[in-house]
Amino acid sequence: MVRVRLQDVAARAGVSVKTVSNVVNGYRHVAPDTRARVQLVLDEMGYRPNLAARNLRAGRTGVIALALPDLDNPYFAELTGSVVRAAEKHGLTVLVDQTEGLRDRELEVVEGFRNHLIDGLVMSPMALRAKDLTGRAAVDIPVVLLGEKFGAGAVDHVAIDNVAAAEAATAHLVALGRTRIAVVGDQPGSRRRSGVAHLRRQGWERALTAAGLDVDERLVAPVPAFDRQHGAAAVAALLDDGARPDALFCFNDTLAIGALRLLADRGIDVPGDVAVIGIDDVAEGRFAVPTLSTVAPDKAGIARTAVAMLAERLDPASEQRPPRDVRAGFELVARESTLGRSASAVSAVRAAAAVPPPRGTAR
Amino acid sequence: MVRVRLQDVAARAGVSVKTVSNVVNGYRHVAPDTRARVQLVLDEMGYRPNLAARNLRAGRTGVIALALPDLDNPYFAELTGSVVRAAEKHGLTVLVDQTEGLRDRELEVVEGFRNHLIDGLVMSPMALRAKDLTGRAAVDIPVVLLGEKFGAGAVDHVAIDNVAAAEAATAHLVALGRTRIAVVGDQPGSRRRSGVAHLRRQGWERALTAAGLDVDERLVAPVPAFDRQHGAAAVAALLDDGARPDALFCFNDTLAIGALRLLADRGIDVPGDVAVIGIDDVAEGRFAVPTLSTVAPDKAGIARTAVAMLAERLDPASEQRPPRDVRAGFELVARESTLGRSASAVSAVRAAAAVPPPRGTAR
DNA sequence: ATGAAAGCGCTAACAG
DNA sequence: CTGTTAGCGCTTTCAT
Repeated sequence: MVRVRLQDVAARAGVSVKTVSNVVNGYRHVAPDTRARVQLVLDEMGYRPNLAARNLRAGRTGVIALALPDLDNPYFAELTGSVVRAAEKHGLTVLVDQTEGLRDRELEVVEGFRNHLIDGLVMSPMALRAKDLTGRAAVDIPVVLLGEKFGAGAVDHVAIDNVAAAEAATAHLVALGRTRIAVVGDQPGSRRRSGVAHLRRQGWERALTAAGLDVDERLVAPVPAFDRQHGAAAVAALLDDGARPDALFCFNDTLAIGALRLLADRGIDVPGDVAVIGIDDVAEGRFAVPTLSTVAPDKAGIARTAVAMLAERLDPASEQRPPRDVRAGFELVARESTLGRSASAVSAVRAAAAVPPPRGTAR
Repeated sequence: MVRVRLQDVAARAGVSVKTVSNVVNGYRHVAPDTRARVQLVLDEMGYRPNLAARNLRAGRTGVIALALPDLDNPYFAELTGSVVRAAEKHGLTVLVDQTEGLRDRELEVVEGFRNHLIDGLVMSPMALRAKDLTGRAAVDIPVVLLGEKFGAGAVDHVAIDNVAAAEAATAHLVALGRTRIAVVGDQPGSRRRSGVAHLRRQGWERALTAAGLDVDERLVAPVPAFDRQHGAAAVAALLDDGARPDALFCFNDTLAIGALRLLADRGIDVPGDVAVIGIDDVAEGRFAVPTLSTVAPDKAGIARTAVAMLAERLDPASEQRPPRDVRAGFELVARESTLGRSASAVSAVRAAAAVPPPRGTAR
């Protein structure tokens, strides 16, 4: 409970503050015996550096923020776990901000209300616009964007190729002979070209077109949010409207889980009557009944890359390069919800190459 | 961007640093016109306080740490979301530490390696021992323990009554006429009396005894960890050993999800052949097929209480009371995995009252 | 190899 | 009502 300062240790050890500091920080030029003596006192007194002071001095805190909509979404929860692990390897700690996908809260984060408390920001934006990142109040720390992208190359960005991922998912359904492939998760309200929903829809259309299938608007189920509840509701609405899909491409796994649940309620066989596929490869899908086919983004890779890019920008020694746009890898994982019980073995059908993370990692 | 200090603003506004500080902090005694003028300059220059400096000065940071095993576990992910939300209301930010349930990492956290960077700690321990909290290197900031408890009343503690919750789950199965009720999640290796697994097993035994049923060791499935994978594996082992349970009480929902998956693989009907119940009420269970019966702890309440207790100890104005032991509420939620399709409506069968935060040590 | 002193940006005395 | 000053605990010149 007692606070022990460098000064206190110095007094007791009969040396100067500087020497103690040197020992604490493992500086070279300290006489072995001095070092030993100081270390002893250090241990005896249970010295702990005051990070606030150290930060003030150093101008950096060793803390980065991770801003995302919601930890209740398993994809973000899993991603957070990966980011925390990756950050740790760079000697960084992660502070979590939940924005609920609200523009105001995302703005708050970007405008740096955590000023000088964090060195950098990893953010998964939902409602932000390009101009928000360039306003005068905008953030003065390095930022890495996850998922959505906007403002052509203003800041670093890591994501899978959403169009390609959606195309792969749809093509998988096509390959299984499905012809009335509905999408669950459209968000017509968001006009932004870069919005995840928009991109995934684009991939769907592309795959249909490539297969010579029509893009039928009646097979498009919009949702207000990417969660289980709205996945179920959207599919219910789709069916109630008389659509007769033989497959559902859900824009993420959580929507797909909701879809599976609703189909079970209605006694519709998966994949017999309707095949289902999602995107994200959350652990939940691997244990769902039936197990969920999905497009698996390289979450750990995304996290590692994002943190490494941030760490590089935090390193004053590294020259500042222009913002990068890194494409993470993904692979199609076909499970029971498209292949049926017979092929319950996980089968990796396709992989996309990832742009490797930037050079250099920390200690 | 440019760093703007109080000093810079003061110079430009033609006032002293103190006055600017007063304006920033909304002090009363500032002449309206002075305030207006300073505010203008503040906005013009885009001043942002340096929190590191403020923290050094104030001796507190407004950041608390949440240490838990793993965000991949949906229970902890959901809990984290609640803690972040609760903390926000107290003006606190949350920094996440993943301990992986490892004693070394838990120790590190408790020994305050984040010294002076966090004001308090909320921790869900797995491997810590009582003495770890009292060692000389131990933490010098307020701590609130979640879930497991040890070291009789050394620090604040919030949890449901694990024995009662397990008893309620088991009693529910008994009430449905099940007689060969297995448990999934025993951890015989952990001898600690307070371990969650130990307590839940105790509740199971108590309910069996109350119902006049035997405690059959062959119906006890141990697991190395509380996740889906080990839930499935444990049930597989149980069945392969020739046990013939007609119900499974899983020590948490994640184990139960794994169990459901394995039962589906083996073509065993739930709840026809085997009823299944868990504890935690994770969102995943509400959409599982079949939906998972569970004991729902008041997660939001736990988070709010934990943060409130921490906030109180952080407030220098509040007198220090002895460590409290708060019991959070829970309720049994019966769904399809015990009631079958017919009763798919969620039915709250029982609720336990939460001991409110006030003073007075619970037992 | 070690010490003395300055100062990171802020707020809390204490003056005026 | 506003200005001056003294640190919070640490690292870092600059001396020695």
